[in-house]
Amino acid sequence: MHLDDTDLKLLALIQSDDSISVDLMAKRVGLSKTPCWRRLQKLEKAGYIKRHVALLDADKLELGVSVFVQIKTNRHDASWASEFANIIAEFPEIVEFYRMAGEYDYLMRVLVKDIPAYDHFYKRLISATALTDVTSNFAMEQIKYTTELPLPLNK
Amino acid sequence: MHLDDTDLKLLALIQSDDSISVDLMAKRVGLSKTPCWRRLQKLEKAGYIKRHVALLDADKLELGVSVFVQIKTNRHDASWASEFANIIAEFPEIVEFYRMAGEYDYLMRVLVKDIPAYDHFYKRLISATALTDVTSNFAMEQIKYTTELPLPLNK
DNA sequence: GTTGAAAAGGCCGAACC
DNA sequence: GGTTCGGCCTTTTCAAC
Repeated sequence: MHLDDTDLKLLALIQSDDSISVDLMAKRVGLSKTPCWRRLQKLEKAGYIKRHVALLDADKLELGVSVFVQIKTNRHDASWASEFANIIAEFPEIVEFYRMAGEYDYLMRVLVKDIPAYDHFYKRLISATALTDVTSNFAMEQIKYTTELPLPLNK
Repeated sequence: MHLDDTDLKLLALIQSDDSISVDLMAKRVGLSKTPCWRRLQKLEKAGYIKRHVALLDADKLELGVSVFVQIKTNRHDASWASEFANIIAEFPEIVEFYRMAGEYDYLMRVLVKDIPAYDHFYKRLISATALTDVTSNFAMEQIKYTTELPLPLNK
């Protein structure tokens, strides 16, 4: 499926603000209501739009501490990897999880209230998985965070 | 402001799926329509809900490669830090940016299409900032990614 | 907290150019 | 791609309990 410039504009718009009406979106991208709505349906069905969510204020909810955890392992078989992925899915504190190239095998971002909360998480994690090499790096400040993908627009 | 259990349930609900009607949300959290709507307004105004967005499919849009960039600097004054933050805000490829404790001063996640695209980004970044020590770590696979905060619910 | 209802506006699709 | 026109659903507010 091919996306034209208007499709990309629409995607850029809704990934930035999904609370406006179809009518307003239409005006912003230079369409009228019906064709705009048809494009949104098409993009939704084609899977370009994964979900509609509300983003909450982590600081207000006392979840302002991000910890980046680097992990090395000596297990590299597929069955262990999928079992590991299942365990990670069960921890809501793990908000991101990547298989890495380079020195460390995995990298995760863990969201917690404070250092004691991280310690509590850490103990539960290592007892659930038996990992060899785990290095924790604390973020002091989140300076930027966005869910907006860098779409090829402003060229 | 104090949040009760119903507030937390509502927040958990809308950060997972913001496309359902107020009526349905009300049923899910055990309220009727009107008080549910009032709570949502209250949470919005109090700033617990930051924004409503659509999450797009990064793979489909050819932005499937995450690169974690660790940065060291010898500048530690406030004016340089704020100038640096402004530059980072201008790069849409930088989707996350943290000031870190430990060996490296900053960590960023950069979203690009492929390695050449990262190289292009990298050149623009260092020409815009003049950084001393920059280490790039490539993610081979994104195993988990969620915008949902780990709210204290399922206790 | 509840129900019920009414006004306003958005959604959705058909039918047309 | 554009318009217009409905019926329907949701949102939002209000009264009454």
